[in-house]
Amino acid sequence: MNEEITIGELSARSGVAASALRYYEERGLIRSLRTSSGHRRYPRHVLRRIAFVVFAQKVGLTLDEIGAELDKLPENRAPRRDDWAKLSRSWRAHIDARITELERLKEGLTECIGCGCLSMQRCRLANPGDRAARFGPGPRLLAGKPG
Amino acid sequence: MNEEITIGELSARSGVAASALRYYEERGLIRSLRTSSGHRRYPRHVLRRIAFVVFAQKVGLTLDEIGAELDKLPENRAPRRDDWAKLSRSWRAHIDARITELERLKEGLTECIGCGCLSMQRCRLANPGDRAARFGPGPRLLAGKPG
DNA sequence: ATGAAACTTCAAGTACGCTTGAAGTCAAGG
DNA sequence: CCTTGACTTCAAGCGTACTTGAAGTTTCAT
Repeated sequence: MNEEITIGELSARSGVAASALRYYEERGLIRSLRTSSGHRRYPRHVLRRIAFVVFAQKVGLTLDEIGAELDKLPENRAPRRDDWAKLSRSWRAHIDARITELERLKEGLTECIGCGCLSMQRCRLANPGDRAARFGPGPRLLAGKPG
Repeated sequence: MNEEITIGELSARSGVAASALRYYEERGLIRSLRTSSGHRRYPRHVLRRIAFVVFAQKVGLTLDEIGAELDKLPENRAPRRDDWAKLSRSWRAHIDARITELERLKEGLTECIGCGCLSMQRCRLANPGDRAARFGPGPRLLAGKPG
């Protein structure tokens, strides 16, 4: 059994396209060893790292945010279960915040439709926090951001 | 009191940039009348339409989806409260679905961290639905999509 | 030894939801 | 009348998260 796997194998096992894996590496989310000829070789434990990335994306984190989280893992040794557990706690807060926001939207939706106030400014729901108002260009957040 | 307002005024009242309003018009989400010289004039009730767009975006709908919703409004008369109410019911389902998904993620997160199975394939949470797996290029959904 | 499959880098393309800038027109106050 | 600000169109740019393609190299099975 090989200790290290190729990018093709990693892609197959993770379900993440090889091009995406290269992109993650470029972004600093994962690292690879290289053979003498320049081909990437991955230690198996990067699978967990990738799993983390995939999960965290579903939760709504950007790759930058995910990178910041991953940077909290210990550098000098393989991350253990409790290392991952520590990371995961922060997304729970993220998930909870997002759920709360959605519930607020839902509730307010009912309220506003009920009172007929579905108009800007007047309605306390149209703006508060204004999470979708980002800085500069680019697509607005689909999911909103935690404060 | 003017019955119709300029794009600048609409922008100020809605909090949405004029460039975005033009973009919405280009995308067919709103319409404008024109003065003889070509300047846009908006009937006041477009404010509601814009409010709807802003809300729906926060909920996680794309502009295309929002457009599809808006197309359900009656063409020949000004939309009434119950028209809006009808539309809003569909997002409630959307919101609920999204909340459910987040809760599933949260629950599974705990579970997976607990059992140490945070790895692809093995874990029933890594893939199910695979909502983030879109077709073709472009950014993946931050929020996931309803079925 | 050879041909296919897998790998490499680098540049450019893609979808979304806009913004920004150029170049020009229109409206309103002094 | 003239300037200032608001408006017009059109093209290009931006940030995110990648994919695709070109052009070349390496690995591997036959």
